[in-house]
Amino acid sequence: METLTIGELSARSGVAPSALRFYEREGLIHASRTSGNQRRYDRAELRRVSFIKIAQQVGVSLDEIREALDSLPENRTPTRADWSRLSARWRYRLQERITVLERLRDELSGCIGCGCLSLQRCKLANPGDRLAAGGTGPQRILNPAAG
Amino acid sequence: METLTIGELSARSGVAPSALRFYEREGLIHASRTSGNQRRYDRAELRRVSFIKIAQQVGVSLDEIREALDSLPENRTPTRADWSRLSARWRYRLQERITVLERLRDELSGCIGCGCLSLQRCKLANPGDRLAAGGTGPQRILNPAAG
DNA sequence: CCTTGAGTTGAAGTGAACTTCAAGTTGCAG
DNA sequence: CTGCAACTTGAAGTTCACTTCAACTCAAGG
Repeated sequence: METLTIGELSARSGVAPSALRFYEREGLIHASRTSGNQRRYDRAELRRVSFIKIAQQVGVSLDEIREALDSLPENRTPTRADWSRLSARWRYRLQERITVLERLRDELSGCIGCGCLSLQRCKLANPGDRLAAGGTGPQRILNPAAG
Repeated sequence: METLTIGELSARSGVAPSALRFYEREGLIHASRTSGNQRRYDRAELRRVSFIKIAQQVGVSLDEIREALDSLPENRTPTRADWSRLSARWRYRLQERITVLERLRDELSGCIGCGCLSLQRCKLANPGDRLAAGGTGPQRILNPAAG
């Protein structure tokens, strides 16, 4: 049991076989073939699939995920250091996303809790109204850059 | 300027006019009409649109958002209390989502930082391996119920 | 009045992320 | 060696959340 069949990888990763084939077509994961043309996955592919699932949770597109995975070495199985490097980048994005949601939650307790929900007046529009320049919508909440 | 045109609502909410029409078709927002059949939005609709944007950030489908909005009174403009009640429910969902992402971030520092990334062994698979019963994938991370 | 930008419609198109289907092949347990 | 679950393929279908289009009407400033 050095390698996994598509069914096994599916069972262990929780990703449907059809999705795994799709990921392969899209260049996100790789498989070797048996003499009879069936896919066999190196155990290392499990990590790639895990990474894909995690990145999706953060709200990243498959295109971006592929880009990230492409930065892993092609000619050898990625090492701890490889994954570490990759995950550091994503930890940052994750934190960014968490910050947005926390801000959302806090405003939901305050601004929206008070009933205004416009998110433009109230606490959000601070005295100088600096955010108004940013244009439309609940800037500070939905756009991390407008902090 | 008691009411807003679709262009004005779009500018203030940051949602494209086509999206606003789409939301109306889907029953998420409402508009009255001028004698010439143009939409005019009550200012209160701005709150609905804000709510929609926020809920989408949390990863909620328009179907679910409609359900939530349907719980608002139909015959009168929602009060502070109405929005407060609604937002309390969503604050909870938001918190749930934040917790998932925080767990993800922490494991990304530990488990993935060490290079294993399988999320099944390592810290995640605790001694008793209680999670194994849950089946596939990084259960404790991706599924809030498996806490 | 006239122009022009903003608005109207239904239908069709888009892109992301898959799933389903049909028709056939492979791998392994008995 | 047989039977059957698991695998293969490309093409087409699905869902979500919109956007685009074409052909048209409306609203308001000069």
